[in-house]
Amino acid sequence: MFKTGEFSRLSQVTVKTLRYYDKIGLLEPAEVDRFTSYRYYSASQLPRLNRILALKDLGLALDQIGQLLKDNLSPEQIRGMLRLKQAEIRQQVQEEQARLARVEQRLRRIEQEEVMPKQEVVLKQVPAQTVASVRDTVPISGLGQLFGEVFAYLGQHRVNPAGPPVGIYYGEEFREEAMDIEVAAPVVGSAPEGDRVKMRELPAVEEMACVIHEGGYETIGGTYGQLMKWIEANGYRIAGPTREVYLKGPESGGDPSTCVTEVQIPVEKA
Amino acid sequence: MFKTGEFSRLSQVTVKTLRYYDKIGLLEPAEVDRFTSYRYYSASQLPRLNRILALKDLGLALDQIGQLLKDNLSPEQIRGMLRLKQAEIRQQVQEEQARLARVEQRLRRIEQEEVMPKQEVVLKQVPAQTVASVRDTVPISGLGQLFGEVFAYLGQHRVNPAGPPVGIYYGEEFREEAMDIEVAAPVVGSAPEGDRVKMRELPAVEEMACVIHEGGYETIGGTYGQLMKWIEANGYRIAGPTREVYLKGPESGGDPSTCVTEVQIPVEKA
DNA sequence: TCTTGACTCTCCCCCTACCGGAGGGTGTAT
DNA sequence: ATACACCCTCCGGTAGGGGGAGAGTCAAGA
Repeated sequence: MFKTGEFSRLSQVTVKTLRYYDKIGLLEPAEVDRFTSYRYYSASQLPRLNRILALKDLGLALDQIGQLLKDNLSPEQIRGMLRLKQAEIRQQVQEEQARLARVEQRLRRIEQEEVMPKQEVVLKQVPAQTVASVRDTVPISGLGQLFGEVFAYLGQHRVNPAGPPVGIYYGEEFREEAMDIEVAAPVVGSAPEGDRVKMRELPAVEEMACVIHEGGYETIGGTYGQLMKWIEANGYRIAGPTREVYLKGPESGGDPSTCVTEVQIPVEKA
Repeated sequence: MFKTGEFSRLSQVTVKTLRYYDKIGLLEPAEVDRFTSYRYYSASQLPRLNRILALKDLGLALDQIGQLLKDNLSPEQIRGMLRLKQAEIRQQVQEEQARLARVEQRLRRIEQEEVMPKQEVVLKQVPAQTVASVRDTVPISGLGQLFGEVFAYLGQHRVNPAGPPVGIYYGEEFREEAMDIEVAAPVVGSAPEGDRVKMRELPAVEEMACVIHEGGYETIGGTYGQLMKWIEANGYRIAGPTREVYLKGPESGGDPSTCVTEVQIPVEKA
């Protein structure tokens, strides 16, 4: 019979850990003094402790180890648990490697540009949304016109917007004089169809590469460039029409430098 | 200005998380109503939030992110942090891959033997120990004799053992009639040198492959075999003399099936 | 037999990055 | 006025223990 400290030295497991394993019922001492509460372990408990350590080393959680050791389950079930764990670890390795690649990309960028980039590209999921929208092929300068149509419609039918307006660019390339644009305003309830303004469901997107652009639209080309570089560098490709979310317009102030726009591009693993 | 819920929808970050980031000072709302405590975020806070998400995605902890964003430190320092993180992730990937290999080995073993093995091999560190020991080349049956010498010496000098006795096998191969064996008893203080019994420091071992053997010594060959297979399968090689720790002898009862012995082999990465 | 010093016990708080829920106040649309 | 959606703070929980306080125990020496 060993006291906690001795058993700890023999097994190279801290006293705290032994007490914890006792508490959660994973390894109870062979004997506990009823008066002093001193724990006494026997040498024949070392195999169990070693088994616990080995399974923990495989990455199993302590309660899973408890299961494995308790109801001496069939080799079939053990295989099942291990295979599950195997898949889990494989995925984790992949994630870590992807993370590593991102860190390395980041380091290269910092070394080149000698400065932290101003905006960050993040990958998000965006849910479906009910919107009132109008779609047309107009010159880029006609964007404000489309906005006007949508908001006029909303005001007319007394429908409140449920979020900032979104622009969707369907054209493959940028042609200043003829862009296929949809302007959409998220709404909360329902409303009758208008003449040009339709109610529809903006589809959800599983993977959306997003970046915030601050300031006027003269400089938005750089933001697009950053986004495209990110997409390429991270092994994605474009999987749908680009969106712009107009988080903050110039308002009545008229200063375009306070604008905040989110540029979103649906992507998928190339 | 957006309320928490709106900002949450825009950024795809849960309200709970926003409140948490506020609490730890990582992202405080642009404005807080002093009477209602309502938080109001501005669109221009999205870049900061996105940066937080991107850095979190690189695996940085929130307080590190706070550092990075607070005292706008030099690109040099940022590079330092990232390189540190890079090394960390690399190591983690390696560990996970080693873990994966262990799980796979385990699975193969279970599939072959259709049953969980009885003992587990674990890798430990063992510290240096002061021992009283005697070393001699004797037939294996003379082991008890050496034990006797050591314990007689301890009794004579009134020194208490500080742990179970250890046997160290120096011979390269097993020769029944002439083994180079050291029998050592850990002691706590110091004692004079004996005629045959010497005080010495048993060296620490960084990596020790250990397995518990239960029962008499007739069957210890199987335990050694298991240990050797483990060493080979995990890409180690033997790096020192084997030890046996006699955790529980047959005592006076004389039943060898209650013996518990730990077999230890120092190893290193091959 | 007493004392001393090394152990041991329980209990409580701490860590990360949040999630869930209770209980209560707010904003706005009918 | 009332309903309902939102918002707030506070408390408790997660996995696997670590750190330490305060009090009790054990074994050996004087």
